[in-house]
Amino acid sequence: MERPDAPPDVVIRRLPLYARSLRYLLEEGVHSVSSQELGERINVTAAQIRKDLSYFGEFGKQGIGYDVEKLLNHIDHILGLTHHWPLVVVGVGSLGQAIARYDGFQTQGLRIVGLFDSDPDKIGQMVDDLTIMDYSRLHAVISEHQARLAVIAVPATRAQEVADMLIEAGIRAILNYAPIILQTPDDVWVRYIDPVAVMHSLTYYLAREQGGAEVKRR
Amino acid sequence: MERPDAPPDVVIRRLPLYARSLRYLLEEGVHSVSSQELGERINVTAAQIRKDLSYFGEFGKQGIGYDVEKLLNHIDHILGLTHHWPLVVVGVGSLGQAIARYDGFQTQGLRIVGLFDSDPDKIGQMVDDLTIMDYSRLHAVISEHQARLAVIAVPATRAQEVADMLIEAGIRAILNYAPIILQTPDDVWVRYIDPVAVMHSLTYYLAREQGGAEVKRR
DNA sequence: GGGATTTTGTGAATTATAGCACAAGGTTTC
DNA sequence: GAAACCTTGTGCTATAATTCACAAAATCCC
Ligand SMILES: NC(=O)c1ccc[n+]([C@@H]2O[C@H](COP(=O)([O-])OP(=O)(O)OC[C@H]3O[C@@H](n4cnc5c(N)ncnc54)[C@H](O)[C@@H]3O)[C@@H](O)[C@H]2O)c1
Ligand SMILES: NC(=O)c1ccc[n+]([C@@H]2O[C@H](COP(=O)([O-])OP(=O)(O)OC[C@H]3O[C@@H](n4cnc5c(N)ncnc54)[C@H](O)[C@@H]3O)[C@@H](O)[C@H]2O)c1
Repeated sequence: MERPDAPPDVVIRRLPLYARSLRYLLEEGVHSVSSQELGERINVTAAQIRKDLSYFGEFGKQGIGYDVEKLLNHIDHILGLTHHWPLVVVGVGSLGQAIARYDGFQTQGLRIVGLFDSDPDKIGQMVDDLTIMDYSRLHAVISEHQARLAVIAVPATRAQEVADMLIEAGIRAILNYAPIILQTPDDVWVRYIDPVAVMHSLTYYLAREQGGAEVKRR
Repeated sequence: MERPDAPPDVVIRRLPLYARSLRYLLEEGVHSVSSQELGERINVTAAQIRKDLSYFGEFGKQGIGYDVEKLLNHIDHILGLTHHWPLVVVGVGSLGQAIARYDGFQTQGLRIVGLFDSDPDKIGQMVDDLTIMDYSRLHAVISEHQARLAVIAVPATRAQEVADMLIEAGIRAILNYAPIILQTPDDVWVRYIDPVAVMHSLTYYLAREQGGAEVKRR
């Protein structure tokens, strides 16, 4: 009775997009937006936005739309972005470095509290203001900062063992860049970023487009 | 009548995962695999794998399963991975460099034929064996190599104009790392990689897990 | 103040996706 | 060679996600 229906994961994955678009609108000095207008910016139907938001409450005004700042605050609350989330990055190769230097994390409610690598030559090096550390410090750093988020950016062959260690150390959600599916306990969340797989899904359509009439869907 | 049902995009997006898993199996020297076994490796149900493949033909043997190499070849054909696809990368900052250096593209049917940046200091620099080029060469390079794939790794504020230029130059599919939704013609495919949005969907669940019993879905 | 206009929130309808379950066909065992 | 076993491909069913469409506010305009 208390929670009639947990919002589906598809909805949760769209909320950050709404939030980001609202942030841009706020920067542009826009104070009010309709589901229609918001939808056009991010290629989502107005009905979908309204339905999604309705899982969490009523944030709009009929005839008017949504107050940009208020709606953004609501979504940030829903997503838990009222404070910064500590996270660790394992694997500081070229991708790990790009992630470490990326200010998009720091400015959006995420704070990297540890960089880890297994290469003795890398340990002790700095990336911006962070020192690359040895595994021996993993447990301590995660405990100290109460980190529950991690990014894996090691070679695919090492990703599973790294995941096991992270989970052992208290990590509960992982963003995995290594091109391999991780086996994890049910109470650990894993998401994947896999540009090659994305590219391969695109080559499918390009290969088919050569001559005929094509219809695009999503 | 000719094409009874175009395979849905969800299916197309799973095929590269099947292909990759089959590649790993091949490396491990495994010759035959059932939908059950394959599914366990990549957390997909056996029925789903069989259903997905059935859009394209019958590749298995009852009682046995699938010949790993044969199925891989079939999927590679379906995805158009029988030859290398030329692609250009625009924006060679820390992320663009990680992409340029990443051998995962080169070894998986993709070939970077051009790196472009607007920063005069960067133009002329080399990343591995590729030279960072000026926009003036964009059209020529895309035409010369018949590239139809592009990666955008410029700041969000520049991404739309870059996309417009790429499309103008003949690009038909874009992988966009910039955190902004692109407006493009209907015959251009766009996919997004957005680690911050992914992280924010994870903080949602972490924020909720604090004390209560939680149920995980997907 | 009232009629025209806008836009929300949401049940109901529709469409899309996933899973079940089983006949058919193949292998293994003895 | 026949019984036991395994696994595919798929029609059907079940579940999930999206879209429709409209009553209910809220505003605007004269
Ligand atoms: N570079 C990209 O654009 C890109 C894109 C998508 C995915 N990926 C994937 O991300 C991962 C990293 O890619 P990269 O290009 O940075 O590779 P890289 O080789 O440059 O870096 C890998 C790093 O991981 C470290 N490492 C290896 N084993 C480790 C272990 N057990 N524990 C901790 N650190 C370990 C290495 O010392 C190295 O610093 C790979 O799995 C790759 O497939 C890379
Ligand atoms: N670094 C990451 O891990 C990461 C992850 C996800 C997304 N992103 C996004 O990817 C993009 C690039 O990130 P980054 O960290 O490499 O940033 P960066 O600032 O290091 O690099 C951006 C590069 O784009 C170039 N550039 C700017 N305007 C351009 C234009 N009009 N045409 C061509 N080149 C142009 C700049 O000269 C620079 O070299 C950003 O949108 C960022 O939000 C980065």
